[in-house]
Amino acid sequence: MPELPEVETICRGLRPHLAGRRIIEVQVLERRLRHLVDERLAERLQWQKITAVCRRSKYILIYLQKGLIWVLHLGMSGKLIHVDAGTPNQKHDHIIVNLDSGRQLRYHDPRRFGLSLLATEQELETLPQFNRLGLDPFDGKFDEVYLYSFTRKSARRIRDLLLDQQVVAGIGNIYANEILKRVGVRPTARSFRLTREKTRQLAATTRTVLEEAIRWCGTSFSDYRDADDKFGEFQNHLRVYDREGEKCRDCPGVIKRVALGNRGAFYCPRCQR
DNA sequence: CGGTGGACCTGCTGGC
DNA sequence: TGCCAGCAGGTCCACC
Repeated sequence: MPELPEVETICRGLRPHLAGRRIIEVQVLERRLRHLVDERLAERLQWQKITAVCRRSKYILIYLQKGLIWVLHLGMSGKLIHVDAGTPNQKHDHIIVNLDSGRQLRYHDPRRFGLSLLATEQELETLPQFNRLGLDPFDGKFDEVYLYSFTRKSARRIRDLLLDQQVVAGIGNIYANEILKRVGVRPTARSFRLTREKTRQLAATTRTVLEEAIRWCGTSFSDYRDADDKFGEFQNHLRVYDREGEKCRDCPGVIKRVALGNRGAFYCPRCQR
């Protein structure tokens, strides 16, 4: 579900509610996520004060005192919402955090592909989830030179290269397709065939599309909601994703869908060559 | 090593 | 109406 723009939106939404708050009590209702949740999570979080909320790739980092970080990933179907304590529990609410504000943070994930773990600041970059992550697209070092160093030497399809978190951290299937539409390249194109100029456009467009999606508070295709459980709006601005059979917004073409490694790739055959 | 395909889950949709 | 196949925003691992 949540790719970089959705995770960024959630972090921005949570930050004012969480920063400076103290955790009073934690209930873990379901430990079976992607990995088993630390059985001591509740006690380790209790009485901790939250100092900051940050995003790294598609991970949400909740900074606590004494250099401790609560790392969360929302998988495909996860939500992290801030609600009134009286809000009725929903099916698949797995972790409930009571705050000293009298409100709650709830981790909800029907498919349980998400992840929760605790790490220290020193450990963070050495974790398997982080130690091989590529650059964030908003990192100043993410540019044509960086991207070309990957594209020019890979035979993979460019859609798959963009999904590789070791290359760019934060892109998922929706935005990979949308970015390629904007640069006029088919998702099936072999990476090494991109010219240096196309690669330059790809790097620049990656940032443009993600920025735009953040401005629209992400894409609510089905499950995604922001920190206040509200919909994003970028689904109204998608040019190819989930638009099979519909007319291209930029030319008379009709959007096609092909299966690429068990996941849909969408493109306009007329304006993507 | 690089690249592909399946597994992990639940829930929804569309076809019959 | 009901059933079942197929598909869904991510990641990881086995295998070629």
